[in-house]
Amino acid sequence: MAKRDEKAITPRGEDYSQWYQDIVLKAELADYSPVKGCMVIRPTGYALWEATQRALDGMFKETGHVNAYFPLFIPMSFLSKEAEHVEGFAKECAVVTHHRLSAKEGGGVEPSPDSVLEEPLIVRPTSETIMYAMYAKWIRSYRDLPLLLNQWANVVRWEMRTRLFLRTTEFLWQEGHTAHATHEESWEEVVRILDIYARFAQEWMAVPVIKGLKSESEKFAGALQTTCIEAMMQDGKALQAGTSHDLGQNFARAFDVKFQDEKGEWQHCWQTSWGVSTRLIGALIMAHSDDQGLVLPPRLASTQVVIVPIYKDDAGRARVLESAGALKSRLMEAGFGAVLDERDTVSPGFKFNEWEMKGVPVRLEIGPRDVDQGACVAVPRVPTRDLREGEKRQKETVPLERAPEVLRGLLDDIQKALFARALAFREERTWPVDDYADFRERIEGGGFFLGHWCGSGDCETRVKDETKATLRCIPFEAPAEAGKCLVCGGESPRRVIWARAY
RNA sequence: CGGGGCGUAGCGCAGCCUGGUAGCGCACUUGGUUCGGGACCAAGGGGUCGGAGGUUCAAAUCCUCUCGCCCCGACCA
Repeated sequence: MAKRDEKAITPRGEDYSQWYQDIVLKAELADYSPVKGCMVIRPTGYALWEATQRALDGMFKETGHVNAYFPLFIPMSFLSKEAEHVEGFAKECAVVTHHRLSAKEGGGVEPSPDSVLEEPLIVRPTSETIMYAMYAKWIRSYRDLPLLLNQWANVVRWEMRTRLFLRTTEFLWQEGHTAHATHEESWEEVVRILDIYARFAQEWMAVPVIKGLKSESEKFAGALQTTCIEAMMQDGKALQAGTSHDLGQNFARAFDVKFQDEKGEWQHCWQTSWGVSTRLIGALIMAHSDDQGLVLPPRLASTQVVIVPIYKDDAGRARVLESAGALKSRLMEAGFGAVLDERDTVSPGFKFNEWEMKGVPVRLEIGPRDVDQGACVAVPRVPTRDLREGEKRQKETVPLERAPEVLRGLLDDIQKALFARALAFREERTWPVDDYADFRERIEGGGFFLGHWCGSGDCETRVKDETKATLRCIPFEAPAEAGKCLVCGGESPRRVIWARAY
């Protein structure tokens, strides 16, 4: 039987990058666009983002946040009001300098020379500046606090090298920006949001993450401190999946965001900002997918189950489709995202492979034999238990009337199995390391390395230069443990995570 | 911006070294047999060989220039 594609795809092999792109393109999640560095998100990919939005938005609202929207364009001068901020973003800003085109000699158009903007506008790389300019107007009293806003938007960062979903010139994200009366309160917010991100990653995406603090060199430009969640991809590299920043009073001072407290004294607000982006979709793909294609966690899959009818002739087709249609209705009424693949132009085998490639968590096969006994055959995209001897795929015959409850259980099992598998994968590739030479050798194979660190930027830089690994985070949940810095031998209070990253 | 690779049918590629007027697989169309893991047989349709210039009787093939894409690196809340 001829395979559709000769080229093998290997999640953990040398062609990991190619494998990843193959999945994105073949599962029709996204495509390259005419604009270099930007991607087109296709309906199947966008559905994942919508599911992400729904889930996160629910959690934000539960904790008192509301959505708003601020302009795409930011006056150039705004960016430079906070010194570290401008330094961090100046190198990757798209700048709008004209507001009109005019016909060019010899055809075509060009920016009209007489339409130069008085002040150039930058396309937002993030919205701290434009939002806080408004916060300064809106906040007057401690009674106006806390201000808890979130915005779903696109941002542009002119990165030198891009990769579908993981780092694109334009990307979609959510950015929350809050203002508080005290540092205690704002820090609580930072942690509250980081917890939401971790919960979403683990409970919805089934991607285990480590919560921690960024080092001085890795923190957000303009923040006091940056917290993050870090995940491990199937090539052993780390991916920062979300950040939550303690901005202190840095931006409040730069933008004059002040309030009068109960005693009538003017104080600068304590602020936070936090965000996750479409990069999460990349994380999802890289964490779970396999050589068969995309693997989606049931909680995020818009199509949770596909019904594939099997028949030999027109009479059989009518009979099977009747049962299959009733089954689909029953499942949809029970709240599942169900699709019935009625196509008569491709074989069942073709459908099996195609839906597996698209990552649909469960397939239900229904053929004449099943109709006779009022049943169907359930096949999960990934096994939820160890396969028996000689068993290629986990299959289970299910009476039609029990299909919803069996499906419910199967989807739950898949969700759990994916998380367990990803967690085991990470734990198998996480090691304590105390010898720098040993570390330099083993980092080549990927993985997380727990090493002591004295806290100096010099040691951090040296590791980066010599191993291409970076300090991913100082984990919150790591036990205090005195030791010697991996690099310089200086005093260290706890182990931190070193890894190569995306 | 450096290093490497690639532009030939909708997709994936061969042909180039050694010039002779374009081919394979998939997809597509038609007919038939199939259909519980990517079906088979037969007959078809489809190409400015990325672009420009040069060499030559003759260029996908050789030379020069150019445009674009991908990978690695530099860069990256």
